Amino acid sequence: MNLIDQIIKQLYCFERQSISELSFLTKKSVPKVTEEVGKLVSEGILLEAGSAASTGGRRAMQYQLSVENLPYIVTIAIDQYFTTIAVLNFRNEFVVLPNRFPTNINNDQEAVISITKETKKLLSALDKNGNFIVGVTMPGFVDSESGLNRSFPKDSLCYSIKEYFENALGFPVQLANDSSAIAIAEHRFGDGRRSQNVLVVNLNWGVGLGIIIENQLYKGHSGYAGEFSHIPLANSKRLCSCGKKGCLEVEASLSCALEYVREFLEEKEPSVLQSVLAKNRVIDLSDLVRAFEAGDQTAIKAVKAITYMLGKGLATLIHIMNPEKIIISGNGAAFGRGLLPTIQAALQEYCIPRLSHSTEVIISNLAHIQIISTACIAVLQTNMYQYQHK
Amino acid sequence: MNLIDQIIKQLYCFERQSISELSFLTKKSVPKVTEEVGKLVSEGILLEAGSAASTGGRRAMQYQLSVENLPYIVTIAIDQYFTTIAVLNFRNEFVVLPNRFPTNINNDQEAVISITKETKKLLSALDKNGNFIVGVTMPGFVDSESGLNRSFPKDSLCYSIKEYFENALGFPVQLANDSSAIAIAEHRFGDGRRSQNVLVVNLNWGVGLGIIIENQLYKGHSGYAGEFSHIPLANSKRLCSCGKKGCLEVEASLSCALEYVREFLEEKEPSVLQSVLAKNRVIDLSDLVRAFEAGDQTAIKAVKAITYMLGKGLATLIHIMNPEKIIISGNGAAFGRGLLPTIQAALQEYCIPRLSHSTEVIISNLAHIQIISTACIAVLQTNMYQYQHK
DNA sequence: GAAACTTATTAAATATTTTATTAAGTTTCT
DNA sequence: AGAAACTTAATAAAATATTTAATAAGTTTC
Repeated sequence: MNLIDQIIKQLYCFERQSISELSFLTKKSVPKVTEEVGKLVSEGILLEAGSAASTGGRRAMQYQLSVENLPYIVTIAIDQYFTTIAVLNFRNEFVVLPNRFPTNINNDQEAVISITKETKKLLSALDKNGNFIVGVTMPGFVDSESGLNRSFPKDSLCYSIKEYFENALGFPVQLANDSSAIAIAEHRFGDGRRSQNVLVVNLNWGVGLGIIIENQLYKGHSGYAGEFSHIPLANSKRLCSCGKKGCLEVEASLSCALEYVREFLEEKEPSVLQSVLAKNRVIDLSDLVRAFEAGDQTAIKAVKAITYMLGKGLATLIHIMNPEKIIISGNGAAFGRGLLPTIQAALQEYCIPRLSHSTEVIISNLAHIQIISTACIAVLQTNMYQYQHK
Repeated sequence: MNLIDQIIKQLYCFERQSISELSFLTKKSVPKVTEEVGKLVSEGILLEAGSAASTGGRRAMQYQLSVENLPYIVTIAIDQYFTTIAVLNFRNEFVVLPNRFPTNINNDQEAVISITKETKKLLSALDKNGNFIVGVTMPGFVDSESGLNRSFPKDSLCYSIKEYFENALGFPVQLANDSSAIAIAEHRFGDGRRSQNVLVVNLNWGVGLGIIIENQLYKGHSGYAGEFSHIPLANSKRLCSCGKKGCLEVEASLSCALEYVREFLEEKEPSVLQSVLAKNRVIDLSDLVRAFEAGDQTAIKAVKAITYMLGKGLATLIHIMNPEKIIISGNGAAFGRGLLPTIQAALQEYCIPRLSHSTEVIISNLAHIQIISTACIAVLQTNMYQYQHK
C-alpha cells in the first residue's frame, strides 16, 4: 500500500486533515507527505479546505477529497432475507437513496440475478462515464482477497460472486463478510473511532462478530475469525442450523427474538403486536422495535431473552479478548440503549468485575450501517493509487 | 526498539543467523544490518559461526551470540504452590540447575521472603561481576511495564514485586504473567515457532491462556486478555474461587483432576494410586502422570474428565480466534499426546468442522517450559542496546 | 502592542533503502 | 573432469526518505 493510496483512504475516513495529521496517520515524514499531497492537489484529487482551528501557533492548511474527480461508490448490502442497494460519493453522501428489496440468499441463483437486474437498472439511470467502484457485503465464510464466498457450493453463483458481479456489471467489485465490514465501519465512522481494540457485534438474523486489533480487522488463520454465532452457550435443546445444540445463534439472534414473539402471541399474551399480527399475518423487525420502544411487555420479554444470552456470550469475549469497547451494531442496534441493562446484568453474573469494568459496551448509533460499511470496504479494499492519473 | 537490540534478541531466539536472514527478520536492509553486525562483532558480543549450509550460491557467514560477554539470566518461576529458580546463559544452557521448592503464593510475604533468600544464596555462590538479569513469572493480573501484580493488595510485597526484587537483589528485574511468558516461549522455541497466530494454553493449577497474534503477545485493552480460566462453561454447581459457578478453571484444571482422583480413591476405586496414597498420604501431579502413562483406569478417568471440558473451552476459542495452532503447555503437558483423543472428541462435538479442521492442537514438548519462558521474557523485555558498550 | 510562545512550512543534513556490481560457490552440460 | 551457466552473498554507488534545524505565521501574555 503506497502513500498516495493511504492519504486518500485517510481522507475518506477523516474528511479534512492537515499535513501533520496525515503524517501521523500514515507514519511518514512531513516532507514526504507534503510532496505527495502537492501532487494530488495539482491533479485535482485533493482540495485545500481552509486552515484548521487554532492550536496556539501557525494554523495548518487542511485538505479534503474532491468528490468530483473520484468514482461513485455502488453498495450492495445482502443479508439473509433482504438486499439494499445505494450509491454514495467519497464523502459518504447519498447519490442514490437506499433501495431495499427482499432476496432470499438460500435461493442463491434467483437472489443474485434479481440483485444484478436492480443494480443495472440503477446504474443506467446514472451517468458517471463508467467511473464506479462496487462494494458487496454478505453473510458467510467470505474471503475478500479471492472474492469467494465459501459458504456456497462451488457451482453456485454466490461462490465466485465477485467475479460474477464484475462480469455482469463491468466495474471492479470488492467483497467482504457483512460483520467484518460493519466492524471496520464502526471503527472508522462510529463509536469505535478512537479505539485500537474494538469488538463489533452484528446483531442480525444471526450474530456476527468483527474483531479490530491494533486498528486492523483480525481475520485469523484462514479468515474465519469471529464465528461468534456458534460458540457453545446454553444447555438448551434448540437445534442450530449448524447441527449443534446450544449455539449462541439460536438463543441470541433477532430471528430468535421474532420466534419468541410468535410463541408468546400464540399463547395469547396481551400485546399491541396481536393487532399487527392480525393485520399483516406476520411480525417483522420494525414492528418489534416499535413495540419495544413503546414499552410493550411481550416485546420487552422477547428482546430481554435474547439480550441476556448475548450478554452471556459477551462475557466470554471479554474474558478472552479484554477489549476496550464492544459495539452492538447491525439491525439489532435499532432497539437502542434499552438493550444495555440486560446486557450489564448478564455481564455482572458471568464476568470477573475487573474485566467487565474495563470494557465499555455501546449500542451503535450509525444510521444505514450496512450501506456505510459496504461503501467503506469498497473504498478501503480498492487500490486508490490508480486514481492519481485520472 | 533499535536495531542492535533486535539483532541480539533474534540471535537469542534463533541461535545462528546470516546477515540476510537477520535483514528479513528485522525488516531492515542488508547494508544496515551488515554495519550493525560489524559493530557487534568488533565489540565481542557476536561471533562468526562458520558459513551456512549451501543454498545453491555463495555461502553466507553465520553469526551467534558470544555468551561470555553477555549477562547470566536468573529465572524465578513462581506458581500457586512452588517456585523454581535456575540460572541460564544466552544460549539457554543451564549455568545453575533448577531448584524447585514449595512456596504458597497465598502466603505472599512469606513466599517472597523465602524466594529472595534462596536466590541470594544462589547468586553469592556464583560470580559474574554482577552481570545478571533477572526474570520473574507468576500467576495473576500482572502488568509487565509497571512491574505490578494487581491480583495482590497494594501493601503486599507481591504487588510491586519487580521493585521489591530489584531492591533485594540489586539487579534489573523483568516481570511477566506465567501464561503470557509460556506463550512467548512456545512461539519462539516450541512448536509455535513457524506460526504467526498461536494460542498457548497453560494447563496448570489454573488454566491460563497466552494469545500470539502477528508474532506478538496480545495483551488487550488493560493487559488482561486471555482470562480463559473464568469463562462460563458448564451448568455445574462447583464454585470457583472467583465466586461464580461453572468456570472453566473448576472443570478443566490440574487441581480439578487431582480432586477427581481424590474422590475416586475415596470411593475405593481400584487403582495403582491407592498404594501411593497409603504411602504418601497425598497424590501429587507426578504420581498422576505416571499412573496415566501406565494406563491406570482411575487416572485416565480423571484426566479425561478435565480434558473434555478443556476441549469444550477450546471450541469457543477456535470459533472466535480461528488460530493456526493451539499448544497445550504448562505442567499439564506432561500427560503428553494421550490428551489429544479426548480434546478432539470435544472439538468434534462443539466445533463447526470447517473451523476445527483449520486449527492444529498440539501438546508441548518443551522441557523446563516455565524456566525457559522466564528466561525468555527476561531477555526480550530487557533493552539489549546497553550491552553494546560492555 | 511588543515579547514570548506555539505550530506549520521549508531547507539542509543525515540516515536508510534500492539498485547495480562484484565475489564466491553450485550445478549442468559437454 | 572442467568450463559455462546459474545462484546467492557481500559490497559499492545511487536514489530515496527521515531527522534536524531554520524560518514563517499565528496566539497568548504581560
